[in-house]
Amino acid sequence: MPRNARRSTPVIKDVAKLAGVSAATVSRYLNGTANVNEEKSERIAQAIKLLGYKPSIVARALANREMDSVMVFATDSGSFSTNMTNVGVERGAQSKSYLFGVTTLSEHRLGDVRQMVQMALGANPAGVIVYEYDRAGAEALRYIPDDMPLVIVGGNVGEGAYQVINSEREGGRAMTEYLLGLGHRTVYHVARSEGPSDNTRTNGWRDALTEAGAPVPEILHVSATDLEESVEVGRVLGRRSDVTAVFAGNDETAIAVINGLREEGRRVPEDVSVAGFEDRQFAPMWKPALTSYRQNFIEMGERAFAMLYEQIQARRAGERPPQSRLETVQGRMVVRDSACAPR
Amino acid sequence: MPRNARRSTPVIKDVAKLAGVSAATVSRYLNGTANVNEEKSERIAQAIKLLGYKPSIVARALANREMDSVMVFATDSGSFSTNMTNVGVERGAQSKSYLFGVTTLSEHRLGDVRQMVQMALGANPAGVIVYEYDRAGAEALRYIPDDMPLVIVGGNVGEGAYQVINSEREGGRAMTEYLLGLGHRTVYHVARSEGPSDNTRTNGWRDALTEAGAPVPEILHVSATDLEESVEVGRVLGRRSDVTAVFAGNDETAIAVINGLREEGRRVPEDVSVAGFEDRQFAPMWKPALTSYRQNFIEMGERAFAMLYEQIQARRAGERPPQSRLETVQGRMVVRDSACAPR
DNA sequence: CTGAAAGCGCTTACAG
DNA sequence: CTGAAAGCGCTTACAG
Repeated sequence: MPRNARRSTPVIKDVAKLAGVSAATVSRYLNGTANVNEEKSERIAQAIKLLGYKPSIVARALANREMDSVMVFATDSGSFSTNMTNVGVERGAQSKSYLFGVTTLSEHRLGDVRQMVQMALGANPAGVIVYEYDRAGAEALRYIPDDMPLVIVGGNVGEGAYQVINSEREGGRAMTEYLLGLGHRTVYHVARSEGPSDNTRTNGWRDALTEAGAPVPEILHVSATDLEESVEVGRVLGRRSDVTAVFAGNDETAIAVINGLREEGRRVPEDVSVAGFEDRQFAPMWKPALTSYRQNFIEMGERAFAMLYEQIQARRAGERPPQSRLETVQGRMVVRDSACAPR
Repeated sequence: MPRNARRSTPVIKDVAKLAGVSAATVSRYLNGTANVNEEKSERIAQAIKLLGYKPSIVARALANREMDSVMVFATDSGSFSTNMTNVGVERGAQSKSYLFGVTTLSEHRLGDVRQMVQMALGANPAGVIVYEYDRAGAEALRYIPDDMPLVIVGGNVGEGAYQVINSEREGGRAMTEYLLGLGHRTVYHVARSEGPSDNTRTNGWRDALTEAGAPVPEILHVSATDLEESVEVGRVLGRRSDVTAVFAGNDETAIAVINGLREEGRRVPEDVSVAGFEDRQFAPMWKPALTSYRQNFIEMGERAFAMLYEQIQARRAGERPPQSRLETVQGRMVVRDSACAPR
């Protein structure tokens, strides 16, 4: 149990005294807000090293009315997409020595959102990132001051001045076009619940169908947590000889649907093609290896932070905010064996 | 783009003025550090509501030398266990209106650990939780002051005064005993890299074998990111007629091993039983449905926060710290179809 | 029970 | 270029 670190951390005054200058000068040295005499600079540097001084980010935050930190507002904390996006944001934050915090909103307690946002804002983050994958994200936006650097991840195009979205819709479309291109008459869709945004796999699926002039079947809705529902949907689909291709909301759903299909004696992909989404680690291991679509959530997070950081810097420098913009992080088709031309 | 929230958030002085009392009294009212006159209390309550006042947690942190926040130090930010544990900690933090931050350490840059810890500590968290699943966690411990409330998640028993560990080792042992109980002569083990702690699946596996007097085969090591390695190990194992049971380091590895085994013409479970670990969502969907072991990481996180919170409260109340202790969060066997008695 | 004052550790006009 | 002073928004002895 090696717990060394001595208490009574040194403060700026200690450094100043040791270096023989004022605290103000140390502060200027630290922040580069004014040139300080070279010789003094060196003495300060020495003192800092000797004392192991680290500025208190809290005191700095109080003086600046702003903390070197980024707060993300997310929902659905256990999900793959949220976690991976967090990894990206944190990576960015770390590269700039920013603290990283996350506060998880609940879709079920929309009434609490205001309070949670205000609490989080009480920590004076330099900026916030909200994942607008659902209703709670949209609600959070209402309580964020206009002048607070903000970037929205997900959501509808044009929802915010600074936004990074993934290619959900494009992915859904690409997958459906791929299936159609294989020769299927139409593509069935098993959907997990999606947010209120338009940028969804489901919309992409519908786009592709509509454009191709293919019939648009009723959507089959399933729960994200109970895969048995997906298995059941697979059985239902399996009893209908007209279904030859299905696009599942994600990889887990895809394998569950395949299981249901097989229970009804349908072969995959010979009788019916099934595609997933997300390209999870197990996808290539499945038999048949799952055709899927891979998103890059980590990159989304990194881009979101970079975009936020630009705003923060501009703001601190008293410059006008950067050009508002929207970045789209591309995903890509991963073609494997679970889909083929109809026999 | 509904961004309402007005700027110039009210401060304690505003509330005081409106209520006709001093700021000190408002502070006392807020913190319950002294009884305040009932009538004044009501006026203060009114003023707070009217103004929508929220205390600045930064100012409070500076005055108290402590922020209502918890910082977790983790490694391996993308992993299932880390994410789920975070979910639990955050849940606990939220229930106490604590801010939740995480700083991810890198196993590859052990030299940076000190700096990262100090930076995070600069935010004056009320307490920290470190996930000691590896070397970086152990390193972080060195820079945490003795008097800082701390709980360790994972690690070796006795590593910290306050600790919550999971039943990794017990799980490994339970799984191996189960396999042995089925009648297998011994159990092969395919291991992903594990931390320096003793509380590992691999050790549990060895325990069970040793106790049963069964031979202890060489461990097969595989990468966590490249499942192809596991497939290859499956092939190797498949060529050896003496292997009838294998315990894989986790579910992904298990399915990959099964694939390799099948390539060599071995049937699962008829010819060789294979068990996974972690019980991921896809486990029951696999054919055969995977026998696995389920850990409750969320609960670990919740317990860790609760344990930390107790320390924080005691400390603030000037009481002696709570009895040091170790909590173990139990996991459980999930028996399905991928293992059976040898034929 | 309550107010005036000092202090938490920084930053930043204001002078010089 | 640099120091003394005031201020960021709270909390908490110290008096009363």
